[in-house]
Amino acid sequence: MASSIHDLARHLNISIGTVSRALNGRADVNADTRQRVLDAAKQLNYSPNQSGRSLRQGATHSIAFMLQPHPGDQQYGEPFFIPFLIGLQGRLAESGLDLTVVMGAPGDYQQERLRRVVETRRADAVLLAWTRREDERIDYLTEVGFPFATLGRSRTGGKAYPSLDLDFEKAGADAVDRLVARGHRRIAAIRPSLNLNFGYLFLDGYRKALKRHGIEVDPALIADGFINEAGGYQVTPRVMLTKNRPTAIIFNNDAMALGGCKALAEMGIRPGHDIAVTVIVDTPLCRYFSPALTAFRPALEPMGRRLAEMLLASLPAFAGPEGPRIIREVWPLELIARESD
Amino acid sequence: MASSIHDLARHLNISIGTVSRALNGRADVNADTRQRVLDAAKQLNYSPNQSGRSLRQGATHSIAFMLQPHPGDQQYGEPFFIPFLIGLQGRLAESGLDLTVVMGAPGDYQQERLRRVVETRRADAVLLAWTRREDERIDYLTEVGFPFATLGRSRTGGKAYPSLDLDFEKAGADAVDRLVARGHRRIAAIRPSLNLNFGYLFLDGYRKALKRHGIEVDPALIADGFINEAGGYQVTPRVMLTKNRPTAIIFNNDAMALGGCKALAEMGIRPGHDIAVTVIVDTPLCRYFSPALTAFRPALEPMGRRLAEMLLASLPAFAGPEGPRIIREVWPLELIARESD
DNA sequence: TGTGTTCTCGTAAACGTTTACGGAAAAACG
DNA sequence: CGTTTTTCCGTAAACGTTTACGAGAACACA
Repeated sequence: MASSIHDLARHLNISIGTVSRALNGRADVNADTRQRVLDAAKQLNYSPNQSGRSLRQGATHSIAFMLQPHPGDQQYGEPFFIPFLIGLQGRLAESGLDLTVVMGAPGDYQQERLRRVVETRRADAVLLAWTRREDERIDYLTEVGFPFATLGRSRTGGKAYPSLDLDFEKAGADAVDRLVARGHRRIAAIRPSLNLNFGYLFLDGYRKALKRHGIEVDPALIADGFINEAGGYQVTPRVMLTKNRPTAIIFNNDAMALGGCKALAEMGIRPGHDIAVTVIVDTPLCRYFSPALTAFRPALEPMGRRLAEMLLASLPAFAGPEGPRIIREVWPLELIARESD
Repeated sequence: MASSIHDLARHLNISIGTVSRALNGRADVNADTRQRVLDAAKQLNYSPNQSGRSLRQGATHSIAFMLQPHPGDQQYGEPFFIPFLIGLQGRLAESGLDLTVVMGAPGDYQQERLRRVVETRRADAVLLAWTRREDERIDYLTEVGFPFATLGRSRTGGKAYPSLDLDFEKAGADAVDRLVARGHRRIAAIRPSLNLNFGYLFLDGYRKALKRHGIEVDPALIADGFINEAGGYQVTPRVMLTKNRPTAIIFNNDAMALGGCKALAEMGIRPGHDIAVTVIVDTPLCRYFSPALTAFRPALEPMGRRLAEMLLASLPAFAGPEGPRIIREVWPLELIARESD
């Protein structure tokens, strides 16, 4: 069934060494011989056994993507990641790499899973999704010298590693700018309570923009909540019950925004009429919600492609002739104006 | 860094054979020796090299999940699959298996991808998502004798294979029953045009239920469209412009329903008031749409777990002592009544 | 004591590759 | 024609496991 390099060698009456060299495009093999090997390979339907290659080369030809579902996410489904995965897997496949997805149980920090992946050498590199401000996974990986890249930046790690992030700071500032231009002065900000780094970036942008407009930052208008619908539902009333009600809310997460809107509806407050609502990361949910939520949209599929590319560029085995490079990029979010502000 | 079985052997002054047997729990090793090996393994932080095991055993310890993004799906994101993946990966991990996801480019039938996975022996088995009525992937896999299981049934394949499907037929019938009970007689059905099997099952249920109620099946009320929002948008007017307008539409897909509702809105027809709308597979989008769409909900995460389990049960290496079994299951969809009907 | 059985372990081959090394043949050069 | 270089290929080791086989030691039994 599966023909090996030995079958080819026997069939052509040459040695397996020559077959291997021919297949791998090495210089020291006669052009004619190479062609015969290639033909035979096609004819016998040969394709190399991955385990054999991996063992010999000490490389698994696969990349592990550590996806961390947020708690309570079963029903919600992280619409973020499928387009991202499409880009990621597509680019990796072009370089002959598999994509292994590893999902921690919702809630745990997947440090244990990560160790297992690294120690059993199940992947040549890992990709971390949504870094935290201080991220022990990054510490661990740099410590053991395992190659990785991250979706999102982090304060952790003296050593450089490739990372692709969204410009949450600018999005936060843009959101404020837009609301101020529309006459708002009391603007609330709601973000996830886990120490996800993008929450901090968002808040930085929010604060800076307010100051730039000469508006004092009111701590009562800033709230953290669980990063899901229940979190938004729970925390939104807190900012609404301050003595000076905000006239606008910026949510740092779509699920929280949906929960927040539910809370607003129960208070008889209508987004788009009585209050302006802006969401920092757009998902299809924002578009179909009523009123449709104004949101900042990432280019998910290209991001997946690009992060794969950046990771590859950092690996000696895949880097170009100039050698491995550490690339870090921050991508813009595009404002999609809809009805909620 | 990575300690091998040789390191353990040298450290304990025994042979690698004994170490391996001790680690793998074989009977022919002294209890005391085994304990010493286990201790040393922990102390030296040993974990077996996967490539080595794979090569020797002819098994990769990983399962490939073939996910087929529908065309035009970049923005939409298949919210279906993340919870499903959580269940799937969770169960596989419990048996020490990796999950490799392979996504074809949207639109292609991924036959080529599948061949590659099989021929390079990159996985011990594959999981097919959303079978078609006649599915060449199933033909291929049975022909080459490669283990697999499917999400969804198919007419293809004399040989048995594990499959987990949703009861689209019953859901279609239930949807009709409910609408008839509410006074509807002219009920349209809109389903995807690809020969996805669930589209046929749905239509079977729809037809049978209509007949049971003594309602003639009107072909003008049945339409196929592209399985995305644009498809629903495009095809919905077709059923609405028949001389006897339907008073209800059942959509076989959430994205098509959303596109359909857009078309309805442009015609001034309001779901929940002027027309009843039911969706067969619920996603978060249905819940947040306005009006919230009545839909039939699957138990995604348990489905993922269960399908993993069924696949494992069919593999000799993982089946219980009674030997491998082929399990086929059809799971119910739960009606979530909302505002649109 | 002799024979057979059971326990325990070491030896070595095998899985399918890649690659360092060396050597024979061919080509180039004087 | 002799010497050097180049071209091409075979040999064999190595990657880290698992496992069939056999052998020595301990034990049981008559």
